[in-house]
Parts: sequence; structure tokens; C-alpha cells
Amino acid sequence: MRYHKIPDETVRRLPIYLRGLMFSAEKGNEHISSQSLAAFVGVHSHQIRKDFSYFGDFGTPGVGYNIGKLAREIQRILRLDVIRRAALIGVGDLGSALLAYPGFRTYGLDIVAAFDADPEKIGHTINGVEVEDVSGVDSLAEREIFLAIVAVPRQVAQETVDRLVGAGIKGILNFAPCRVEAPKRVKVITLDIAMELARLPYYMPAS
Amino acid sequence: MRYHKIPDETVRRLPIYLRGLMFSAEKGNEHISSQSLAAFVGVHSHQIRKDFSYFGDFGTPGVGYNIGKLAREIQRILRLDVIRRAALIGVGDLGSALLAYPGFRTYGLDIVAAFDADPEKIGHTINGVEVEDVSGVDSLAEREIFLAIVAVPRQVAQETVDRLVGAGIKGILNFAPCRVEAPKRVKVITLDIAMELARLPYYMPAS
DNA sequence: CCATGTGAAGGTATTCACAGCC
DNA sequence: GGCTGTGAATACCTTCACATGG
Repeated sequence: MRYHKIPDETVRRLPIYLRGLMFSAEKGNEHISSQSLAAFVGVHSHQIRKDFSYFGDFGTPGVGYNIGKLAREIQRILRLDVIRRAALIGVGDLGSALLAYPGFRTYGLDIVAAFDADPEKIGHTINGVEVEDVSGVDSLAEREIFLAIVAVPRQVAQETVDRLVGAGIKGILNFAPCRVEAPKRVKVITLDIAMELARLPYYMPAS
Repeated sequence: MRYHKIPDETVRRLPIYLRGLMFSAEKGNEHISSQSLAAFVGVHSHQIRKDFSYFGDFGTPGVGYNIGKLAREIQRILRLDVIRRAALIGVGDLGSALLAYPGFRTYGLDIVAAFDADPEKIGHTINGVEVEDVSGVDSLAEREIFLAIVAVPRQVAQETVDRLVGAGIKGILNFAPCRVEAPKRVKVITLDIAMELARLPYYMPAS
């Protein structure tokens, strides 16, 4: 099944598997079966094997998967096998937290620049990154930054995205709680934190 | 189609519609068609009508939907029609940002308590909420708090969740980058911020 | 005439079951 | 014996097309 179109849902699960594999490697394991990985990440073993089958034969029947090899394969598929430089736009409460967040490194993503419109913030250094004036975003491509994290207020989210698109950015993670438009060539993922919380009560038992 | 099982995907979209309706109401609109809502939230009009059809007849043929009425209906379905008190566990960088985040109010969610294990943080007040010792989580039910936001390090995420379950919590939004287990009666939604970013490179054009 | 609501059709993703391999 | 990889079966979700109602 090597040369088929990959379901989006499979791509969504790959980082989950990668995370699980890295934790398992930390514990000193070398091989893992689809069953044990399933128990660890909360996805059925059928699903895991099916997902991997889209990309090739990673496992050994009777043995399982070599954790290191599989992790590297997933990193290659997700194109996380090179360190990627990212820019943060908007150094408010959330932006500052994101700057300090160590989790991005897990996936080879490195926030190397930060921008804000507030003169009070410009020049300050947070977690080793100096906050620059927002006008600097226009030259991101020259600095070999193609990935941006948007953490600005809703009202200026679209104009921020437009500017990033103009600057040659190719992928955007948007934390502003609204839809933003971008040309098809630019991938945008919007993550509205409060919205995730909003569907909790639906699933909660009465009161 | 009033009495059918609701697709999870529909439930996931309801907060998107609600957000769109509230913004549209802000602009002074009173009615909206599935077409214009579609353009606004980025979901096809077919899909929107289908989603609403699971719950009943909210619209008027030839006119569209009354924005206020539809928003209230969605709030009722999602059970966001009462203010819900939530607790935050873990007042680190991310936790502090969440405390300051105004977006939760949009959906009637109110963080009224915060807990941390670090004695240095206990007693300080952030955004009007005093940080308490983590032992206080055991009495959350008595304070009528049934919803928790977990923003603790990965290593203590599971024990934190166990403790919350013991305290009678019914819904958990987990920001720790790992799977956590809980009884079926407790709904857990895990949101790994870095993981969302991890699938961006896959969709980005070369380099 | 316009926009909703919904069966039916079509497409996508998950689960199953087992052949093949170590 | 144990575990992978995968066609087939199933379940789920989306899109379509149109009858129905204001």
C-alpha cells in the first residue's frame, strides 16, 4: 500500500506516535509492538498498523518495531528531521508562555525570533529571544524563517497573517480565536484554546 | 431527524458556529443564512444545515437563522448556558497565561481557583485568583467546581488527574504532553500545543 | 423566489480477519 | 507462537439534490 494518498487523520496521529516512541525510548526500550504502543498512546493497534502501512514496512513480524528506526521514519515523513526556525508574533501572556515552552523542541521546532507592536515590550529578552518591532516580520524569509506562531489579538489576526504571507511564510499556527484566510500554498492551523474547553460540558454528566 | 445520535464531528463544530454567531451579532446583524455563516466560519453551508438538523428546526426557510436564538440553542446543546466554575492546576508559564486569558469567558467558563505545588507561588494572586496549595484540590466538589484545567509537567500529569478524579471532577482539559487515563465517567480532552505545530511541516512546500 | 431541512448517494476512515513472515 | 501488513467489511461523515415551507 506504499503509494497511496495519506488520510489527514493518519497525519494527525503521527505526532502522537512519535511522542509515545520517544518516551518509550527514554525508558530504555528498543522494540515495541503495535499492541504496547497502542496501550501507551491510546489508539487501537489495528489503527497503528494501518497508519504505518501507508508509508512502508517499518516492522518485523513476530518482533515489532525498532523504536529508534520508527521514530526517525516518522520524523522524516513529517519533515521534522531538520531543525526548523520559527517566529512568534505577539508577545502577550500567551506568547510569552509559548516562548518559554520547552515542548516545541521535542519536534525540532525552534522559536528564534519574536515580534510585538507594543514599544514597551520591544528590546526585552524573553528566554533568550529579543522582542523586535513587528515591522521586522517583512524580512523573515531572508532570515530563513518559514514558520510562524501567531498569538496576537483577534482584531489584528488577519492583517498579521496577510503580512506573514507577504513575507514568504509557509506555515502558520494561529492562536487567535477566529478564522484567518491565507492562500492555499500557506498551511494554517488554528488552535482556539477556549473552544476546546467549550465542548467539555457537553460530554460531562449532569450538572 | 430530531432524535438521532449526534456525530462527534458535529459537536466539535458547534463551538465554531457559536463563535461566528457571536461575532456576527457584535456587528449588529439579526439574521444569517447558512451561506453567509459558511463563508464566515469556513465550513460548507450543506454541512451547517446538516449539523443543525440533528437538533431541530432552528431556521426559517426563505429567511435564515435568528442569530440570538440560534446562539442560545447552541449554548443549551453544549450546556454552556450556565456559568461554569473551573480550577487551574499548575501555575507555571502556561498556567499563568491561561489565568489571564479572556477567551474562556466567551463560553461561560470561569477560572475561580488555581493550585500549585511550589511554595513560592502559593499565596500570590494572579488575575484576581489566589494560588492555593495543591492539596486543596481534594475539596473541589464541595466548592462546586467540576471542571479542571491541567497545566502541570508531564511527569506529574497522571497523578494530578487521579487526584482530580478522586475529588469529583467531571471534565478535564489537559495541557500536559502525554496521554492521561481516567474513568469513562470523566471526560478528558488533551491539547498538546507543540503537537499541533508538529504537523505543519508536513503540509508546507519544500524547505 | 429563497433558504431550510433531509433522505439518498458518495466518499473517507476505522475495524476486522487472516495470510505471510520471523 | 507472536506480530506485522493489508484487502475486505463496516461504520462514519460529507456532499448532493430536491421537496417543503415561508
